[in-house]
Amino acid sequence: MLDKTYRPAEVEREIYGAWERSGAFACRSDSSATPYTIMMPPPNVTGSLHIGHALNFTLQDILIRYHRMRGFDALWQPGTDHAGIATQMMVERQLELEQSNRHKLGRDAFVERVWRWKAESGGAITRQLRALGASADWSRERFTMDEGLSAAVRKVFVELYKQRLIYRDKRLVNWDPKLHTGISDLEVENHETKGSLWYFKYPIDGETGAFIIVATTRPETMLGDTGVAVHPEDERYQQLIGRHVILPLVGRRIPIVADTYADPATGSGAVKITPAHDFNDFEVGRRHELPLVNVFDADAKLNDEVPAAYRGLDRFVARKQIVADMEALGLVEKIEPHTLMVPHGDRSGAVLEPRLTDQWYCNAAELAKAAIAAVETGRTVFVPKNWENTFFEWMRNIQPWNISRQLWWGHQIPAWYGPDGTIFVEESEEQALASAAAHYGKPVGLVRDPDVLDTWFSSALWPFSTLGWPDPTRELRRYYPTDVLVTGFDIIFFWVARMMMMGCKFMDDVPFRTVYIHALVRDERGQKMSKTKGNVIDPLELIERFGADALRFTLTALAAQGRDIKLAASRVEGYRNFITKLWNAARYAQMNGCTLVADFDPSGCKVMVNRWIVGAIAETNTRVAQAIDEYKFNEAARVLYQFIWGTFCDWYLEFTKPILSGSDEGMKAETRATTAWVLGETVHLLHPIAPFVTEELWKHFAGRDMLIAARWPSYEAALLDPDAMAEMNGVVALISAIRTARSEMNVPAASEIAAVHAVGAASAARIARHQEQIRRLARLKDLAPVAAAKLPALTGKSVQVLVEGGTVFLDVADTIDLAKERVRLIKEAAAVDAEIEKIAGKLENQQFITRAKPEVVEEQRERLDDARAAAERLRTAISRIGAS
RNA sequence: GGGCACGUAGCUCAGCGGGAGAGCACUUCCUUGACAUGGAAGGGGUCGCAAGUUCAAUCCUUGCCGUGCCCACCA
Repeated sequence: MLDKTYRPAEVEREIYGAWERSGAFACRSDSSATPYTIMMPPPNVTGSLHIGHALNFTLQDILIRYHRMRGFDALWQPGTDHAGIATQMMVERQLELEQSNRHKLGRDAFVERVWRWKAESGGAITRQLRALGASADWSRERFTMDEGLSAAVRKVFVELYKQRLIYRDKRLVNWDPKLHTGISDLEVENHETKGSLWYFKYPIDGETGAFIIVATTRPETMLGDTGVAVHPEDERYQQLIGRHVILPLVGRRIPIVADTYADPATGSGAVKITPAHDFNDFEVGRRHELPLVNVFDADAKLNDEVPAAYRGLDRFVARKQIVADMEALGLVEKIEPHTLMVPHGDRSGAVLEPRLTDQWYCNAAELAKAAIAAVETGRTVFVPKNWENTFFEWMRNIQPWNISRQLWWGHQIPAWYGPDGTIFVEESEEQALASAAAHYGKPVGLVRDPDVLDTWFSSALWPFSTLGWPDPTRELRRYYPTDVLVTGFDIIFFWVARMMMMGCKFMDDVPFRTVYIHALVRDERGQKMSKTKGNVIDPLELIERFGADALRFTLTALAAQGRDIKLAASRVEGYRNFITKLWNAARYAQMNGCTLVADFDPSGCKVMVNRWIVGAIAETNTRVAQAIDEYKFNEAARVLYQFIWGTFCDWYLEFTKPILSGSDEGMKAETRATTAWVLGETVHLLHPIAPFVTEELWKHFAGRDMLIAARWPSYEAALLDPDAMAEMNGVVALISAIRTARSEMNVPAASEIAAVHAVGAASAARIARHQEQIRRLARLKDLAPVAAAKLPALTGKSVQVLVEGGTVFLDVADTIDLAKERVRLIKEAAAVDAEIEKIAGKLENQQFITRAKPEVVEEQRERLDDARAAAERLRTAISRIGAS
């Protein structure tokens, strides 16, 4: 017997273990089934499960479980990402606690230390994924720094280098002074910051008391100024073009140049040019051959290029000092408040500095061409489709991708330098040495490039490197291209676009047919969750409190396309109640001896309610399947919720109670079998979303093969029974109408009252067939047919209920307020009259008759007839009150 | 500045050319043997505003107002 309440914590671990042991998660690469593949976006090895992961992995698990049940050879390829910067930072923090640092350790020992950390603590995230119920093929788990994946990285790097799609370049890069590494444009986060705009006076060379005014938001960079630019057509400055200024504090003589970059309408119209510390200035400097004066060191402290007074100062300290010194010299014209966008590193949060360095770049614009074409031609589609715009927008304006990082943890760049600086890019040191020997005509020593690759470089290869590429494995042939990628919009550029580029380049085909972009999970007020705000909702805590199924169902129910999810614990609680409801329904069925009957044929049901529920589950199946096929996860959840709670529990189980407690053994047997069968089907349909509770229930009912390995039900169309549907809907409407009347007339729910009805033949037959159910659910002592003319007189102790095809007359024990009853009926009549007027108006419109679709016109006619009949009955009822 | 969304019941959101929906919250009633993590009933909305298209607009188009996000840039 099932426990009174479902305790998820107790069963989930056990069930997960059973699934894993059964081998149900594993793909079957030797089977003849059609493959269905999802590449799991590898979470950072340092990560722990956050609510965004929970959504992401729940949706993938739904797709995988659903397709597995549909008979596909489902592969959900899991793994983790080495997350260069994040992981290195984490281990460095540990070293800090030990009063050590990576430099004391040395590179090899440090990398060794990171590997040790990974071995000891790197599995947290995958354990948490298991707690969520993720049915990934753990036997195929990969790590982006596994030997195989690293070999793929080296091969791709070497091939792109040889095709000149990877190259080394010296240009300004976004430099993180805290992490001491360059990063890519994508890793820059601009934050609006309140600052100032300082107007400085630069003295004109050769004149006294003549100045040109430049405005700046970053005074500290003036030490690196090597020019001043004005617009060539700016009349104010015509006579100054070609002349020079003496850079204050430094004393350097720098030219005034004409360049269209200077905007006459901005600031003073003249702009100071610091080519080594500003991306725009760099270009201007290049056009006018201005020298680059780098004034910062790697920490963004002022270096020896600046006057002694400023050397070694932090850039922000220097800013204050410079402003003070300029003011002392009387060279500050004015200071205006100014808000500007300041670039920060997405990992360190440090304010970035543009810095001139040698870095490795990837020609993304070239690689993007095939990826763009693939989306244009629909070989890969985005769901929702509007994300394609975002993809195109970025891909069509893509900049060179800085792929080198000045870190120690990651894939070290396979490039070696000879004594004269010649670069040898090879897949191994041996090959590099051989190439060098051939190049120099003798063996030479080489120095390897110390940099590592951007983490996203290796994850870009994930869809094929995990399948064994570059070896032509069976898995690679079978599972590539994958079916769908499920991810958040925040990594379209970081990851999706790059996988597209690399897949098209090295596999000659897209990495996935569909990209499903899901929402962002926010807190209940719509704020982005963050540790600093303290509004983080921990999925593991929710799993502990409510169970994994409740969390999964909640996220699924809220996962509407194109809208962010606002999550609150109370919502999870609500869906936990839903899980409990299902559990109790099953418990009830079990208590009533409802057991699965081996040769049960649902299409052979004779009892109307059974035919009805069987048809309803068939319809539910179709709707759930369609919703999942269309990635409308919220729709699938809604349909199931409504069926289980609103149809099966609220009505079917109530309808069948008289049968189960009755004496007709045939009906009883059929009903028990049907109840068990419907429950069995229900847990199948719900399993992808709520795998644990359904598996547990299935165990109790079927006691044999696990649900995870079961087939998705398919039914004959004949199971849908429109007659049963119409009949039971009518009964439901009748009961609801009586209940409403009782409630409004304050008839106590406990009191059984007598009723008679005067309705048409069809409705009368229906009432007769479901007499017992109606009496039970509407709490009637009796419900007898009577001729319309012989309806009892209103005594002040009765209520009239208008139903389809007639009137039900309720005999109320206590006196009711006739005036109130009259008001009730008049209110109802007014609503019906309004509807009649609306529909009649429509039908009188000749344009409507001729131009609307015939079935629409017919539908409106029927509605009008119904409304008129209802109005007629209401009028009769009202007049009967008036007469009494 | 460019782009993408979103404004529907108190809240969170579905729906999307012909009858305004759900969950939660709220009010009233109910310890009826599956379930109080429950049952029954109810109140509550000019579907942001304005034009247009249409026989018909919450739904399509345009504009406006408001909100959010992404990208770029502002010396």
